Amino acid sequence: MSITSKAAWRGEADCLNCSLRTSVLFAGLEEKDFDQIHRPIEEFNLAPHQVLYRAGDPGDAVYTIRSGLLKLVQYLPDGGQRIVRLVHSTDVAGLEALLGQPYQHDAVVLQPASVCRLPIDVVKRLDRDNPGLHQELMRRWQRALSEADAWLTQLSTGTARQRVARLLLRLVERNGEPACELFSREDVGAMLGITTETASRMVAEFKRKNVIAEIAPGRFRCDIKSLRTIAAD
Amino acid sequence: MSITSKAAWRGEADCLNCSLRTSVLFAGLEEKDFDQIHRPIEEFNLAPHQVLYRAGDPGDAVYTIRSGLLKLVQYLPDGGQRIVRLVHSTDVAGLEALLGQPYQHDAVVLQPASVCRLPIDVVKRLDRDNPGLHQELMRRWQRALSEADAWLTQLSTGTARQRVARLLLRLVERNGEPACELFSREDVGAMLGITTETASRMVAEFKRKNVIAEIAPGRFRCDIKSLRTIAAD
DNA sequence: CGCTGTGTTGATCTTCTTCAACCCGCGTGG
DNA sequence: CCACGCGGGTTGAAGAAGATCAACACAGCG
Repeated sequence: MSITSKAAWRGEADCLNCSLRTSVLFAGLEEKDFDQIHRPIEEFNLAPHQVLYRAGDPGDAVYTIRSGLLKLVQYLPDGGQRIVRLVHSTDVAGLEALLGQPYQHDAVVLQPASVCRLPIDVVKRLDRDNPGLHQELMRRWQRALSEADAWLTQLSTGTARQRVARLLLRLVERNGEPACELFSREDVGAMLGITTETASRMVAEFKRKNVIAEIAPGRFRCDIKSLRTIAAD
Repeated sequence: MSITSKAAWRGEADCLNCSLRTSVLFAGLEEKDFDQIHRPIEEFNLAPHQVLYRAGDPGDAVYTIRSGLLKLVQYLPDGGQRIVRLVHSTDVAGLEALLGQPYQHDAVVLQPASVCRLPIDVVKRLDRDNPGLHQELMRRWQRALSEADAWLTQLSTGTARQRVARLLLRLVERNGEPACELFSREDVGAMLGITTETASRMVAEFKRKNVIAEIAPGRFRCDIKSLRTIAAD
């Protein structure tokens, strides 16, 4: 399995006393329900570039992201790659496993992450007679779908300049502060459907025009108003 | 409600004896389960350009598509529009309603369609104690997600020529025969993230090079091998 | 008959890709 | 310790691809 390579195993998770209990997939569960979890839920730490699972791997578990950031990558007929979604805290990756499908993407870590591994038979059993979990599952599925739609309308439409601006806005708007981590230019390109060179040019241009400022390596402070203007044309 | 405008009401559906019973959302239901459907399931016929629902409308029902084709449209900050998905036979549109969300897209008919309207409280009630329906729901959600991902990797990546070729392949490959209906150039553009002019140019080019042939107005016979070559570059 | 909407085509201009060079920070091996 | 190579980012110049604006063909229809 991919994650065994260099993953730091943190031990069996204590779901009942999980610090994310209210926002995580198991939010709807009652205390008694946790008795039904016979198999241990494992928790991992993952470093950037590590692979959680690969497209085509048999789907034997879903993963809730406790912290950090992963990319879901799909490959094109011509060998190129395209990032179709980002998953971050409280998201669930690998839902397709619940339907017996192999994973549809490579899941690769972008920012140091902590994840819980939920074997599909555990989730399925709980799901069978647990409307709360059920509801949460649908919520995650729908969230993924909304993300995918937004990706298409916001990040795959318009000029390269607009796309980079919208990407930055998306990254910033879920932080409290007007700053965000930006990833490699190659990844930016793969997200927006542009070349790494154009991605680089746009970021450099924004820096020159003081729309963004690199306050630490890979970390940018953003002028949201300017970005909004650029994003809307 | 949008659909009342010109929709042809076909009457209350007889789900138990539905001709699509094995492939439709209610596939998993037992005979006894149908007793729980107190509210009538309505069936509609819709003509091209009719609107099933609009983005922002309160989501009070999901719709199973019996036949025909609809587009799901989302609007951009700058007013432009982007088609994010197609829904066709056995697909379900408006799943977000089950989570109490307003509809996220305009759902507009492309090819004459017949749909069933399933009020969300009916679906929710059946879903509560019915693993079969449950499973089917997840399946639809996942199908929508796969579609969205494919849309991104196949139809929003590469040159305009490749995108048009891939679109044609997608349309053809779910038919038995190597022919398909193509929609207006404007819609093609909105699907692929290109202008109507480029869409027109590509289609015209394919016709000139005998990659496709218009065997009836709007209907094309396709040389799949050639399309595959073009799609892969 | 003229009008309108859709498709097509042409000419021009902008944008993006492509290929290339170069910089810089970093680690490695001589 | 230093030379070297390597990867990531940046920049330049050239060309290709697509957008834009404009014109026109054509069918359907009042």
